[in-house]
Amino acid sequence: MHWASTFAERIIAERGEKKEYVCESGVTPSGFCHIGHFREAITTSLVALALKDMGYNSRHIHMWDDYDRFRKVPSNVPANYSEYIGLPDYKVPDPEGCHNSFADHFMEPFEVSLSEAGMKPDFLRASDQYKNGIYRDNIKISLDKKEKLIELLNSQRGGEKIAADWYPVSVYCPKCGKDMTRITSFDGEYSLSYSCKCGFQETADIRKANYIKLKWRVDWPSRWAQLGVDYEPYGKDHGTQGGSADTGQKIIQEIFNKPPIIGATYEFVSLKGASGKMSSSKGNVVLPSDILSVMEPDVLRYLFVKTKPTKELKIALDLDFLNVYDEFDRVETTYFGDEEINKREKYDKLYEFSNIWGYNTLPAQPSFRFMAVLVQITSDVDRIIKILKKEGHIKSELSETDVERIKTRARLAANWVKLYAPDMIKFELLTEPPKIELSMEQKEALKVISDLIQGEDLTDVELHNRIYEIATGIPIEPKILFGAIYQVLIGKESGPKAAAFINALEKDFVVERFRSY
RNA sequence: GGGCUCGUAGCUCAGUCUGGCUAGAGCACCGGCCUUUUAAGCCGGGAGUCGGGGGUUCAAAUCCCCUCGAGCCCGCCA
Repeated sequence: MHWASTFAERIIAERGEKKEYVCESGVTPSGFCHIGHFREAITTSLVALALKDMGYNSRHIHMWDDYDRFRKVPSNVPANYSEYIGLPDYKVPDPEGCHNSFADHFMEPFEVSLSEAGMKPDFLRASDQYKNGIYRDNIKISLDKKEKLIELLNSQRGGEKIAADWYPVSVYCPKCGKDMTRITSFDGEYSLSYSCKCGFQETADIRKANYIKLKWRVDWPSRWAQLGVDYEPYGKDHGTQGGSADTGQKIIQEIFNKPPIIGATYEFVSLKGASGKMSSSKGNVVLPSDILSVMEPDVLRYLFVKTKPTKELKIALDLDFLNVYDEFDRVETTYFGDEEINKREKYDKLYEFSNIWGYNTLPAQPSFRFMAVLVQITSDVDRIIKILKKEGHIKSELSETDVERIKTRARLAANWVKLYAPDMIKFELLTEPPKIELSMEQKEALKVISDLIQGEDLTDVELHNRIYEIATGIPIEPKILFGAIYQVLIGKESGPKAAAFINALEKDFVVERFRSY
């Protein structure tokens, strides 16, 4: 059974039958939302999908923690932003001025990527929720049970204990907007007194003040309780024992009197070859949009669908990238093919959970590997399609979706070659014959090949075989002959599989080039 | 110090929850396919003490205990 379905079963079993199950993901938009945050969202989305797959209603909510305080200035932001420290993220201005706020600046591109990857969660903002007073009751409860909270949190804490004058809430000063406030007393009813560094002080009525926020450890379970969250995954930094997920589960039960949620720890995501945790300050963040610029969204989904959350996921952008694509195509073929039942069942959810286009027949599968060659020959999609047909990669009748996919892959392959392909597979067709000296045998062989291809159309295999025959006839070492072919075409000692490569090129161009020596 | 995850073929991993036929896949490798496939061929093949030890069981990669190794997390960074 697929891991997402296993979670779905557990949710139903432990939380009971419900009209609708709520699966939550959440991110603090205090910097770029990277591919690790993407895992948070897609892990949630897939479990919600698995619930639907089993015939239940589910909702994926994504919480933007834009009410968290602006804690430190990220490295890519002007240093004078230190003046905003203490404000909630949604009130900090966008350093580039293109969005309403600092938070929006990072939220918007992430939402776009989620959408491209087939996810449409309900996006909620913590700032809105607090402003609307959704957590007012929980604030009251938390203040009333302050001693119990301190006791509970202290029992989980190794080092320094929480002091008795601790409060489970912080106050964003209504005058300066920052949380540089110190709570001085709570009367046990509704009056909370505090003073701010800016000089402002008051006794606020917690039934009316909409600038009081629960502290993180309490905020999280409060939200679970309030929104009826059934499931939420979290990164392993939160999942550690005594961590916020752990104390959250205790708090929701002992303070808010609700059952624990189904939690799940997931491993980190990184680029193959990279090490360490991603962080914007280290400058090693990989954004979902980075991956989506070279990989189709269903293939990206496939990576997360097939990798259990507890497994570290290393995304390869080097040559292994091509293998992932091949693998995806195989899974797709198997899904639509008449393979033996067993194998199909195994692959079914893998593909179903990845496929966001709703394909119901096998779409065209232009090999990404070959596309990486073609896009270096031409940027003309029609010509690429012509070559793909001629080379037998795709059938002659194409649907609109087939053409769309080919266009997409061509665009992505071009990006991949430009951004990530190793030098070995990069080449450039030489517009003029390079000034090089070839041996008599090489010249002769090129001439014979040019005569051959001018005379008739050969398949890759035929041409390939003939090249070897020619080499034997001259005679010339195949290796030396291939060297000549690549040298005169792309100025390198090696290149794409010769026969398919030659067949993909304009015939006249090749003939003329081979004869110019 | 506390905790989590992982350790299965050369490499990347399935399989472990619900113990059961000769432990699988992809890649790599080797061999053959017309003396021949540089970055899309085809067919076949070898290969694993399932980290180690002990226990439970008719039966263990799978469950329990111990142990070794690797990686990672630990007061609002997924």
